[in-house]
Amino acid sequence: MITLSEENYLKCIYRLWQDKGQKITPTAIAESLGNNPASVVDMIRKLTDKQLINYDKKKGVELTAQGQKDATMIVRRHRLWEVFLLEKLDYHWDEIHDIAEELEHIKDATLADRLDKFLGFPEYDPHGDPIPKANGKMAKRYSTTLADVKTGGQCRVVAVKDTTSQFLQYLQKLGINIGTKIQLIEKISFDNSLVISIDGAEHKTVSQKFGESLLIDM
Amino acid sequence: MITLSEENYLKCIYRLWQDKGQKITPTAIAESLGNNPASVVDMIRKLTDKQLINYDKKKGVELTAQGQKDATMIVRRHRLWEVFLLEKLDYHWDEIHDIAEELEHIKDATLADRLDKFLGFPEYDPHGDPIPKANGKMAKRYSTTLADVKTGGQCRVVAVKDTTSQFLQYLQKLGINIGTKIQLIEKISFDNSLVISIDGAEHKTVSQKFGESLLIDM
DNA sequence: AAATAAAATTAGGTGAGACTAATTTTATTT
DNA sequence: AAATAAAATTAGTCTCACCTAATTTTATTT
Ligand SMILES: [Mn+2]
Ligand SMILES: [Mn+2]
Ligand SMILES: [Mn+2]
Ligand SMILES: [Mn+2]
Repeated sequence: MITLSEENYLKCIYRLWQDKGQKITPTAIAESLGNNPASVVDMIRKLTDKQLINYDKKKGVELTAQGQKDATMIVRRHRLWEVFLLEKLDYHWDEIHDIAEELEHIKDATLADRLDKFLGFPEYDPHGDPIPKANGKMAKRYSTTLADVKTGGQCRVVAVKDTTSQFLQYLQKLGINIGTKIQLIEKISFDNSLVISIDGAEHKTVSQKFGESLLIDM
Repeated sequence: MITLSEENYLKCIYRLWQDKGQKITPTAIAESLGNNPASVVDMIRKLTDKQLINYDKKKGVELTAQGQKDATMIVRRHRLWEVFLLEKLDYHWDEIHDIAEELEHIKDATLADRLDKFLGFPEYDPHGDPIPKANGKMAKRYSTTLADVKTGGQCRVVAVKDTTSQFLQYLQKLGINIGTKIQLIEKISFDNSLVISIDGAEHKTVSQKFGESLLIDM
């Protein structure tokens, strides 16, 4: 049996692996989960014993085939519940992440599949992240961010990389949603701030961090 | 903050209090939860410190006003999720209890109310138990069992007192559901077995325990 | 009332999952 | 290469929620 904490660690490792192709270190995991590195070392031992990860000082932490499978199914449950909360219970997109963080741990052989069917087999969650199918396959995951767009370039928001309510509420205030069209007017070389036009409206300036948190399609 | 275990204890005490009007002892709680009496004594101390119960060797365990309120809200969540699982995800009534046992612990200020609305404000759960409203009020709770019916008496099943899949599957096999009409043909005085006719069909014999697990309306 | 049985409680212990503080290893500067 | 900084690890502690075994209290028989 896999515990709730183990699941959260697995999911965290999975996310770090998808995000950056970099080496996954104990410190990175600790930061991401808000835990102490010493606790992470304990858990690395546990997950290694359970053959869900491999750890090598050179290569860092890597998911085993089983670990990847498990992580994918946790992500599947998380994203399906997010769709449920938004579409059926009328939550806003900045409220659903934390609740899904708990719902994802409910284990029942057929629950995810039934929920999937009930929701009409959605491809993406409300933040634009692809929902893994029962077989682990999933739709395309975008990786280009607004910060990668060249000056003058036009793009369309396809997903958010940051799901904190601070970021999502800021997006709401700016009128940005999945599907919104953005044009990059200018990149300020001093601090990489971005001057953008949202849906053709007047120019607004956002930070580099902001740009790196929005996934787009050109 | 109230933990998952504390919630399970509270709900257990609430159920024992509703079921039998008897004194609630550590042993009774231990049996009901499948825990050791020593563990129950630990938890009694914790819940007493949190002012959710009172314990007196004479009177046994009693819920405080706050404890009652909390327990009622856990029950509300449990029963609402059961309705969701049955009606929206097409589970059978013998599969939903254990999943709801986990879902009930997910805490979010508005989740239960949204779910309630989404489900159309159901009065009863799939086992015939009344669902507490947001204000704690709930529809009538039946207390007469099939074992209380007099020979020749006619009644209608309104709820099940036992939600184990063993019992529910047995009911399924007998063709008994909420709403089914049952006539008590004879009570065997030797062991209180009951000879019944289900929806006017041929006579069948069931045990006393069975009779005490079915709540009916005359 | 004394003996016996049952229930409640205490004492001490375990494993999970976190922590802090100290130490060791590895990487980066100077 | 030595010094310094950062990262990883170890050692020891804590809380939660359970356990077993022993003891004390309460109830039931004889
Ligand atoms: Mn989680
Ligand atoms: Mn999401
Ligand atoms: Mn529960
Ligand atoms: Mn029920």
